[in-house]
Amino acid sequence: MTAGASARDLLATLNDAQREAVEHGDGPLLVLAGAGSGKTRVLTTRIAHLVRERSVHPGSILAVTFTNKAAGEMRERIAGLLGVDPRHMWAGTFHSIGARIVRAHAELVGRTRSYTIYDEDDYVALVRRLMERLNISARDTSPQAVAAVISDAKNKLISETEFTNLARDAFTKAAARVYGGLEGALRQNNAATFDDLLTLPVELFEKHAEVRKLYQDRFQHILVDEYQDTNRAQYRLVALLGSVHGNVTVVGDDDQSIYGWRGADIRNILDFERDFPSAAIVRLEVNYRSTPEILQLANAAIAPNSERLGKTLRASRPRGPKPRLLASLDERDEADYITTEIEKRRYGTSAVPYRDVAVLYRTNAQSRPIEETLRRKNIPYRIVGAVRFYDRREIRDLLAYLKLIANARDDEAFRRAIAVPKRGLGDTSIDALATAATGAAKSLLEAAGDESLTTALRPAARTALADFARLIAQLFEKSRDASVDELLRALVSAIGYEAVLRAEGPEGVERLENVQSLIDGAAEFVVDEGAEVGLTPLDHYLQRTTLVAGIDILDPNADAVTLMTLHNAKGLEFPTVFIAGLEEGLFPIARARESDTQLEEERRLFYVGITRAEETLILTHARSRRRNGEQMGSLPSSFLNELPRELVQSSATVRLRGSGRFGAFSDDPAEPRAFVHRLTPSARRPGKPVERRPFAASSSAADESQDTPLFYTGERVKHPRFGSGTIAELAGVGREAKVVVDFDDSAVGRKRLVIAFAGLERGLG
DNA sequence: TCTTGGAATTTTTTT
DNA sequence: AATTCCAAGA
Repeated sequence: MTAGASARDLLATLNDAQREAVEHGDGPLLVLAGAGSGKTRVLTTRIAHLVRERSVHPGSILAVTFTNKAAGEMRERIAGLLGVDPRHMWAGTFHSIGARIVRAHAELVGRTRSYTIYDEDDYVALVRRLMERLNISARDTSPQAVAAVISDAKNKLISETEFTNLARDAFTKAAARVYGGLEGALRQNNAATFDDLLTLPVELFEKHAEVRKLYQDRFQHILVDEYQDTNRAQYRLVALLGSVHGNVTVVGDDDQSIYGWRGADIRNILDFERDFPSAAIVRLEVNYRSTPEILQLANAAIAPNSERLGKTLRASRPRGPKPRLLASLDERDEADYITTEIEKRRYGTSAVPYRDVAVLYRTNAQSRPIEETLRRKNIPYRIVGAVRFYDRREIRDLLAYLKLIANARDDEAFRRAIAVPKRGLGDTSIDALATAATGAAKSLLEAAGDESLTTALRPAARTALADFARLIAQLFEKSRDASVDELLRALVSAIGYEAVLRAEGPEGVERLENVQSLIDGAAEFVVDEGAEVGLTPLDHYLQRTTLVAGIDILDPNADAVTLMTLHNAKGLEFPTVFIAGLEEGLFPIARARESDTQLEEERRLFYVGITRAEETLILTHARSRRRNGEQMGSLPSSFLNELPRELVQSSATVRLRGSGRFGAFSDDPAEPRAFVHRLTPSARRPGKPVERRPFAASSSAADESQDTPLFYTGERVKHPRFGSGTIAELAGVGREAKVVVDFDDSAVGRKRLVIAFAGLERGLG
C-alpha cells in the first residue's frame, strides 16, 4: 500500500450523513451543512473518493471555494488522502477561475492574454474618467456610487440595455450612460473588472457554444462550497457548465449567507431543487466544533429570523464555559479588557496560545484601538484586511508600472505611473496627449512614444513623454527574460524611487521597507503547478496580486492573535473568540434598520461570528465609542436583547463600574433592573412583536434626570419645521447629544440636530 | 506645473 | 480622525 488512505479509511471517521454525501453517485447533490458540521471534510473526501473509487480523472473536477487559501488547503488535504497531488484539478474562487477562462479565450471577449484585472480603485478611477468625458459632475453624482450600481447590475447579469431601460431617476440615468461607455473603455485598456471575471465567461459560454462544450466536457464534476453566497452571475456559470451532466455538488448553509449586499442571492440555495431536478439533499446537522453552550447561544441568536430553511444543530462536544457578555466604558476600555483577558488566558492554567484567539468586529475601523493596546502590551497579532498591503501608495505606484509593462494599453496604469516620480507633466499635458491618442486610436503609451502625435505639446513635455515611453520599452524587454523581482529592482533603480521616498522623511523610510517586502515577496513567488501555459511570470504575478484576499496571506504558523471583520472570519474557527462592539447602530449596523432583509443578514453575521468559537466566546460592547472622530453614546445591540439571559454570564469592566454611568441599570443579573420604557415602544416598528430588552440600558442616572429625550437609531421622529424623518445616527451624550435625521422631504434631506434644541417629537408617520 | 491649506466627505461588509 | 478633493498661490 502506498501513501494515502485506503477506501475504508476514507469513510471510516465519517458519520452517516457525511458518508452519504461522499458516496453520492452522479447527479445533483445539495448538502445543507450547518456551521461546524464538517462540510470541508465532506468536500475533500468526496473529491478523493471520486478519484480513488470512481476513477474520475482529477482534471475533470472543478472545485469552487470562497477564498484562494481555502482552495490551496483543499488541494493539500486531497493530496494527503490520495497520496498524490490532484495535479490537473481546477480549484479556486469564482473570480480566479473566471480570470483563467478569460485569459484562455481573451480574443473572444475583446481582450488579449495579458489583460489587466482592475481592482476597486482602478475601476472607480475609470468610472470617474468616463463621467468627466460624459460631463457628469463628480460633485452631484458620486463616482463611487455609480461604480457600485453598475457592479451590482453586472453581478445580477443586467445588461447595459436592460439597465438603461430600467433607469428612472436622474442618478440611475447618469449611471446608465457610464455603463454604456464602460465596456468600450475596458476593452480599450485591455482590462477587466472583478465583476467582468464573472460576466465575461458567462458571455463567452453563451455566445460560443463550442467553447462552452469544451468546458462542459472537461468538467464532469463540479463542486461549489459556500453556495449560499453565490450571486446571479456565479450561479449562471455553474448552470452553464453543469446542467448537461448534472454532476453538481453544492454545499452551503442558508443561515450563513452574509453577502447579500454583494449580490449574493439566497434563492440560489433555496431553489436548487428546482434548478437541478431530482437533486439529492443531505443535511449535516451534527456540530463538531463548538461546545453546547456556544451552540445554544448561536441557535438563539438566529431564531428571530424568518427567512430560513430551518435546521437544528446538534452538539457533539462536551460542555464548556458559559459564553460571557461584557459591558465596557468605551472602545479603549473594551480593548483593554480584551487584551488583558488574552494575556490572562495565555499565562493562566489553560495556557491558550495566541494563535488560538480571534477578535472579530463589524467594521475595519474598530481594529485601531485593539491594535494599539495589543502593541502596547507586546502581544503579537496579525490583522486581516483593513489597509491591505497591495493598497499602499508606494506598492500601487510600482504595480502600475508593472501593469503598464505587461499591458501597454492600460491607460489607467499609464496615468498613475507617469505621475511618479514628478516629470513636469501635469493634467494639461496628459489631457493633450489623451486627445491626440484618441484621435489616432492609440493607447497613451503608444502616443507618448510617437513624436508625430505630440507636436501640440511643449518641447519639455514631449521629451519627458518620449523618455517615459523609452523607459517602459526597456523594462518590457527586460521582463521577457527576467524574474519579477529582478524586474522590480531594475524599475526601482531606473526611476530613482528610493531617493523619491527618502525625500518624504520618516514616513518614506517606512514606505521603502514596504517596497523591499514587495521585492522579497516577488522573489518568493513561484509559478504554481498546473499553471496556464504561455503566461509570462509577470502576467501570472499580476493576476495573483490582484486576486489575493486579505485572508489569503494569513500565516497560520505564527503564534499571534488574529484580528478581522466578521465577514473575513467565515469558514474559520478558533478555540477562543471575542466579538467586539455589539452596539446598536454598529452591529447591527445603522443602515440595516432600513429593511428586515438587511437586519436578518446582520443577524446571520452574528450567527457566523458565534459559531466560529470552539470553547470560549466573549461578547463585548461599550457605552460610548468614537465614530468618525466623534465620541458617541451607544446602546447595547438589539441582538443581545434577543438572547435569553441565562445563556450568558454578564459583567462590566472596572472602569465602567467606577464611572458612575453604571447607576440606573446594573448588568449584574442579581440586581434589580430599571428598564427604559420610554425607549422601547417607539423604537419598535408597527407589527413587530414586543421584545424583551433585558440588556437595554439607559446611559446614566444623570442623563435620566435631564430633559433630553433618548432616541434610537431607526426611530421615526417629527420636527416642527422639517416634518417627519428617521433617525440615522446618534452622537454625544446628555446636553450635547445630537442626532442625524433623514427627513422624508427630499428637499430637506439629511440634517444634524442638537436634540436639546431641536424640539423633536417621536413617532407617528 | 506643483505645492499647500482648507473644505468636504467618509457606504460597513469584499472578490 | 483621516483621507481625499479643490482652489488659489508659488
